[in-house]
Amino acid sequence: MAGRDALGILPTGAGKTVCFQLPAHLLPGTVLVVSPLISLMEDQVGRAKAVGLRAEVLNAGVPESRRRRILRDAEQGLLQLLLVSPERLHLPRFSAFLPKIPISLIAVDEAHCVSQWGHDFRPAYLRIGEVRRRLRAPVLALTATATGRVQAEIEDRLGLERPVRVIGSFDRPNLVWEVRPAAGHGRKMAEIRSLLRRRAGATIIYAATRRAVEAVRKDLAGKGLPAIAYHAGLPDPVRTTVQGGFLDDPMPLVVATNAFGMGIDRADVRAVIHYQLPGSLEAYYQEAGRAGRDGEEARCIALFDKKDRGIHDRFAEASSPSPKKLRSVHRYIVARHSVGVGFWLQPGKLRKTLGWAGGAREVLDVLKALCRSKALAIEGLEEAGAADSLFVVLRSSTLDLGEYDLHRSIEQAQNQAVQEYARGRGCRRGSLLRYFGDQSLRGPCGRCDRCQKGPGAGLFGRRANN
DNA sequence: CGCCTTGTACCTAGGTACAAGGCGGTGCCCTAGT
Repeated sequence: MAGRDALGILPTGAGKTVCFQLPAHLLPGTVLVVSPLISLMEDQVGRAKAVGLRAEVLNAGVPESRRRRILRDAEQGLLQLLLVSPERLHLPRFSAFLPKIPISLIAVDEAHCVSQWGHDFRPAYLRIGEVRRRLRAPVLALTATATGRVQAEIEDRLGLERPVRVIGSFDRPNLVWEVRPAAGHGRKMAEIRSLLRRRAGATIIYAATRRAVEAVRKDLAGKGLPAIAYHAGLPDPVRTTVQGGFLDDPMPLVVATNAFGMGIDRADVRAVIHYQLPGSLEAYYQEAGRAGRDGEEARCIALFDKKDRGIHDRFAEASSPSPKKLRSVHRYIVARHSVGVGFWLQPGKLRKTLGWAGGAREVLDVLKALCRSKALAIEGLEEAGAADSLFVVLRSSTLDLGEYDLHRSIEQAQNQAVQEYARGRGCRRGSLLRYFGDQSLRGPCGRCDRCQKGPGAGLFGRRANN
């Protein structure tokens, strides 16, 4: 409200929404909210309208005629709240229109996406800072989950200047943490079935791949435990139905990939079970943290198999291949082509020339990384297959991998931190809180499987054997 | 890294056994063609 940049790290239910609704109500002009998902935007618009705000959302699903009307209203200062994706900020038409809107505040919701998705999956997140510099409006970054490093990265990437920092506690005292060693599908399913036998309410089971989601669902169905599968490979109408059912059903059981996440707003989830752990403790804390938002006791149980790490190592390798590979491909191209002159290249052939084992997709991964590092420009690379010819332009004969290297090592460290959490001998809660920079818990929490006492013990019968 | 599928050798014809290779998560965008 005073025009300063701000960073808010606030747990669910602490009032993140009011942090941009209130300025939208009180400040002249429009609060621009950057949000990662269309479903979130629509939810937010509904809630804003319900409290009497003039709010609109702009995305590809909004018909052209309506889009024009929204922009006209925005230009005349008639909108208090406007919600858009980070991608929209950089579309030429919208970007050119932005300065005409009297923007009083830019709010970046789910700001951890800057760090989590910006580097590869959704690069538009890394470019929000450019918009901020053009518009000269204060920025408010909001999220529930960010380590000290992620907080610093959010501030840096968004270009926050001397921000007001409001860092809430990460502790969720009503959550009971547990890790059960379980190697292989059979043992994991036995654990899950035993947990579900005393199911107390809405339950989410997370798995790392779509195939695993399907395998878990099928196994449960065969044992008379009907569960609903959810992942991004399902048709949109099905996904909508599953989300709706999860909110309406008195005791839903959903098996999902990480696609089932932000925007899933059911307060009385009683248990979140991880069939496989995710690739970072940030992701784990977000997913498990969907339990017990009502403040009542809820359980977060991870089934641990050291072999599960492989998939996340692979994901990390795909999004950040080794600098050695990047240099090797870059050197090959620099030796044969000039900067600015386009040429055709087949990833499959290059793989053979370089003598790399495995598939040509490694070459594709490397080319994508080189494009992100601004060493190459390639049209249509996202959709390309290994056999396609790509039209490549060399943009730089030198390769600066400073930041790239840093991001790569961070991904590896995150993967490692998950292992350490699962194998750790100390209090689970303490280890999670310390990871997020919260030193407030001293001594055992008394409620996780390592502390083995207190109200959490024996809630569902069996205890883990360490 | 670890899985699942596909391909090949086996040696006597349809299984088994093992090697090679492919593939795995997350969403916004908008255009062309129905």
